[in-house]
Amino acid sequence: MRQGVEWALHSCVNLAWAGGPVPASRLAELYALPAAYLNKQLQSLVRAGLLISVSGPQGGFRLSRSPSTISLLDVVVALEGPEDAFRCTRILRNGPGGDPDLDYRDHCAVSLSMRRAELAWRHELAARSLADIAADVERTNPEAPQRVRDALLPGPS
Amino acid sequence: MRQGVEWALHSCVNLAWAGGPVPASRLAELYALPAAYLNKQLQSLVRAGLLISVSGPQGGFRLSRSPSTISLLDVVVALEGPEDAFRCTRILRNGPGGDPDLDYRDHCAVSLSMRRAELAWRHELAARSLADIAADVERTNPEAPQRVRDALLPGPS
DNA sequence: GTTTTGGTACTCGGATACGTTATGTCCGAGTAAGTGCGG
DNA sequence: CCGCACTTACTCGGACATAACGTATCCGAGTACCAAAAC
Repeated sequence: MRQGVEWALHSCVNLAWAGGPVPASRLAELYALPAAYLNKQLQSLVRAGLLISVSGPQGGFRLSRSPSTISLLDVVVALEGPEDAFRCTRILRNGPGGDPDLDYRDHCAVSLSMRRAELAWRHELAARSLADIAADVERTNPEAPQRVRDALLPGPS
Repeated sequence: MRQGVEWALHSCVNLAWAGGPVPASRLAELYALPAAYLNKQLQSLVRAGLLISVSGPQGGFRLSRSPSTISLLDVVVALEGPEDAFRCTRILRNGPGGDPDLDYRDHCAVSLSMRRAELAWRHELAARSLADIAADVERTNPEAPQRVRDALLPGPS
């Protein structure tokens, strides 16, 4: 899994606390990340419809909808793509008794088992929203949201 | 996920049917795979203790124990490594209020949620053995085992 | 004082290099079987 | 006829190239704000 997923997840939680638009450069300096690269990742989230980008001064990125309606799976899929990690290349077609016209992604026992496992994975991620994460953090560290907001303001830099 | 995982899984199922040792070259030509590269993958399975390799004529690879005691997870871990796909790099340490001495893999809400999802994935894979896969195939395609055995024999080539 | 107009600084967005990992290939070490010779 | 030693062919095992992808960076397009000038 790509490194950018971790950055994007944390940035999305921070955006949920921020409210208004925040430039990528400010999100990046929160964790000492390469700003230009984080920007690239957030662009993918914009293309997926999770974020809204606004140019110019006072611009940046903001969530496109309520944090409770954005799941971890949404973020992961936006960056990693919709296809499964395990890709069935239908090698059984070349084997003995292989049917060239059969889609082995739906018939190969190996492929089906791997898909079932990934489905369980996606189910867990889909059941957890950005708001859930934020709530967890607020429970164990109530001052975190305010600290993040302070750090994201145009501040003294 | 690596391509070799698919090859290794199918090869292991075929080894379960074969019984005796089968050289990598013969397993490879079953699906028109690059023999040397498949050999490389099987070596990882040997290092993980899933296969036993025997050199010389009539040699090859064979399962080290009963197919019912080898799970899909065993094969995947042998090739992909034991670490999670999502790796928490503890970026919160650099953030505001970050504790340099805290292991954020066990405290960061994002990391915990991702781990929970991967745990569900591993649970599914651990619950499915090579014998289960073989049984599924035999149910839908009873002649497959014999066909594989015939193809794996020293044959006419 | 109000409106307009030009400039300026800031932000995203995509195009461009770099390093690492996955992929693929090759040759040498080791081994068991087969063969020929000697007893 | 039986046993032994040599040769041979076959297999794994790791070291070596190649290609693809993830990572990182930079510069241009667009936009809102601000200031200055004109009315």
